Amino acid sequence: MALRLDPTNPEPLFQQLVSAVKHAVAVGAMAPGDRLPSVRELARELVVNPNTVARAYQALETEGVTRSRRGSGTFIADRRVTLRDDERRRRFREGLDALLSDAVHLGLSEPDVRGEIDEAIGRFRFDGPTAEDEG
Amino acid sequence: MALRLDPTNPEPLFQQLVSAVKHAVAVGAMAPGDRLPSVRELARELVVNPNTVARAYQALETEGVTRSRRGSGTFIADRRVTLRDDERRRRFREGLDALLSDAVHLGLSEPDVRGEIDEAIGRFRFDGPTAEDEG
Amino acid sequence: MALRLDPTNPEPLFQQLVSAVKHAVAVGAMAPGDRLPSVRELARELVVNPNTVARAYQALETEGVTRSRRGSGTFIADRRVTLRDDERRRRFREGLDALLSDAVHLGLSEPDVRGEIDEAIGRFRFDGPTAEDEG
Amino acid sequence: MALRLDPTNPEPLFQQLVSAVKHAVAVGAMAPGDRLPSVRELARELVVNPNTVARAYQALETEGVTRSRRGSGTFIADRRVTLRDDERRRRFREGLDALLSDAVHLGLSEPDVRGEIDEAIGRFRFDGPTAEDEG
DNA sequence: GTGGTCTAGACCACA
DNA sequence: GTGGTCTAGACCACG
Repeated sequence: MALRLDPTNPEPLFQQLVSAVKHAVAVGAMAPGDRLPSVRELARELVVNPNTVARAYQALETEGVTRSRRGSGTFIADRRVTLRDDERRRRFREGLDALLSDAVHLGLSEPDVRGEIDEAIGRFRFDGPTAEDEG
Repeated sequence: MALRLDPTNPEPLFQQLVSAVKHAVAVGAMAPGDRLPSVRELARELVVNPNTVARAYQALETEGVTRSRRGSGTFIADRRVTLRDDERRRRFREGLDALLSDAVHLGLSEPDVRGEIDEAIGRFRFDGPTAEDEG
Repeated sequence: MALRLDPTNPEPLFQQLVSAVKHAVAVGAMAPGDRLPSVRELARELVVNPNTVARAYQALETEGVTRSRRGSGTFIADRRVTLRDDERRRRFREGLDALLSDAVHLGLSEPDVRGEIDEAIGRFRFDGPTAEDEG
Repeated sequence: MALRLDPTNPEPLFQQLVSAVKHAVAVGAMAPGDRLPSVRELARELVVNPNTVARAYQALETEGVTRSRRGSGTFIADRRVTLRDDERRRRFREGLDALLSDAVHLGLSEPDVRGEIDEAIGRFRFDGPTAEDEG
């Protein structure tokens, strides 16, 4: 699990960190209960200000991805579905539309796109058919 | 083709405009040769600062989505593939990865995701089977 | 609409601000579309660091209470229900249990408590019977 | 009476313990004179640092919920009203206001809220109609 | 040791 | 002008 940042990327550093952690969880590289590096430790490693890491960790906690405990550290949280189904789908569709629009403008063909999706989707750890119950 | 902006959306207005135009092109609502409203006209219509529209038009031209002809206005450009195939795929994969990561964290199931994709993909006008390569 | 902070209160300043704004909205003192003071302006007024105000505004935005727009300010957002019904009730019950436990330890009687609740509840602007549709 | 802590809960462990004991007393699961486990014993049982339990016990004693007798342990104290009536009501109202504000923002309706309150209030052991005043 | 809050002050992006 | 990001460094609360 090596988290990395790209300072040339216009995306804010803390956002990059948030995405990196979420990605790690989504592909199973990190699992509930795993401990993230401490704020100071990761800040040193990534050569950024501790506040930047702290902010990322806080955003992750707000999103429900992690749980922080004063005195002991930051941990990957159990997954919980808190949003309404319509809201979850709305958010996904928004991103999907943007992605497909970009794909067209990149000049990809539909088979290209379908191929890439099929190839990528297997790397992610989705829930069962429809998580209507809570864990 | 009515372009609409949502001022409550945190996405910058000029970027919303860029996305809206690209989306319109991607779904076939606008086609190469179509003329965009003038900056002033569109600014009035959308109730935004003309600078905002101008900035969006500039970004669209930089991306190769539109072409402006001095004196006659801004038009949707013919589609041209400017990036190398590996770069195009790399960019698409980046967005795709982020989308799928989000989907997992939203608690969507793989069938949910596949269903949404299948439903959405038909609305977009992709190129033929394999976009012709170029230097 | 006068937002005030109590520096002797152990509750973090930015949290106090968040609560104050939410309260103002909940009792109808502020309504969707209303503009909050700018970060710098409010910071000056409350004699705190602008970052503290910014953090509160950001938390409010994350909660969906406000919408910030770079260049124009921070506004009360339209209300939207994004959480699942079970999650909303779960969160409310948690706070309710703590409140009633405190009430017992404060030595209040059940009629006292019921009286206070009846008196207070009228000041808040609740939604209709069950907001299952979105605005 | 099994006290339980949730280490993933952002609320400090010692405070969770305080709340748990107060809750137990408030719903009648523990009564004046009941003996609490020893610090070491409870620490072992809850798998937390003895300091954490000791701190919680100290806070409970400060609040007047428990009384420790040297050598014999910690016991639930007789209930005593120590605050003036206006102060007790002030504190309750503060929490009540916050709760109702949250309820509005959660999108609960007034009937929802009243229903939850009626359902919950019966579980608590309030004092008689009017707690006797004192100096 | 851990995370959380706050201040001070710089610089950038948007309208 | 607006909000957003980042750095630097202090101090507090928890375990």
